[in-house]
Amino acid sequence: MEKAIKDILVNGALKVNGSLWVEGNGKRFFGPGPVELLELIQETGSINQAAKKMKMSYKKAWELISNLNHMAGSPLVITSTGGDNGGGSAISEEARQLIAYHREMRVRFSKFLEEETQRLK
Amino acid sequence: MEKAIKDILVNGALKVNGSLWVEGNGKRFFGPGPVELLELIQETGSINQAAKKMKMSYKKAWELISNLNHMAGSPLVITSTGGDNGGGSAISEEARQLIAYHREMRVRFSKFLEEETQRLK
DNA sequence: GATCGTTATATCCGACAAGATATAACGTGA
DNA sequence: TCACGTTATATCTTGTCGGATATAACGATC
Repeated sequence: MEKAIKDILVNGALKVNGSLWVEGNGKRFFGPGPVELLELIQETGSINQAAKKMKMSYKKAWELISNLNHMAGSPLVITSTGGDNGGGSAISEEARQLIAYHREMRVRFSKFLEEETQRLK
Repeated sequence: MEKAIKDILVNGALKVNGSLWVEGNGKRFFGPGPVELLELIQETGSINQAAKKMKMSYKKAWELISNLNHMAGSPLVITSTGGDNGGGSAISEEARQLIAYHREMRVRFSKFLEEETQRLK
């Protein structure tokens, strides 16, 4: 009898997993990392705090946002320096749409992965 | 009117893309790289030549295979040193099954990505 | 104008990854 | 016994990425 895929691996707990992102012109544009960061910026109102919550360096967060803003037609993160509380950041309507879309997409992806995992058994 | 996602990006050519792999105990076990390598080993009968065709160093290929063989219950690549043509490698029946499975999975995944890309528009 | 916390940016440094190189072991066939 | 092409493995170097650090600019509030 033919072996099931799951019997090929030593230890059980076999699972299909993956990653999903949006590309523009073949370059990765919007993946799980940015989504989380944007969500946290929305929540905290600050790139700094958002980065800290993700345990990401400010530098990396800033570069990421800079890329996003450059690739997108209109900025996804709107920043202001100085002022009331030293400044802060907010996300644009476009960013909210992207987040919402990505979230829905992930739900469908989870289902897909679930189904694929079932097939292994 | 609400902007379509595709209008958020500067340049068109928007696309959903992703990557898929099999995990054992949370550790990545079998992704696109290994699949291609195994296929080339099957084709060429040699780790060396397979690695060259992928423009991968022999070292990396060997480490990859070593991992695979350790994670799997039975070796996926069977090697022999010395002899007729200096030695060579072949892939096991289990490896062939994994490849076949992964290929089918990728077909379904492509379809999924296609559908998701449609939704952007 | 001093203070504050943030954005914005440059520079330096260390760790890790990846490649390059070297070499041993192997077994068949000439 | 030697040559050959491959597997197997260790070691060294190099390049890249990320983190750490430093500092300027900013503008509301006091």
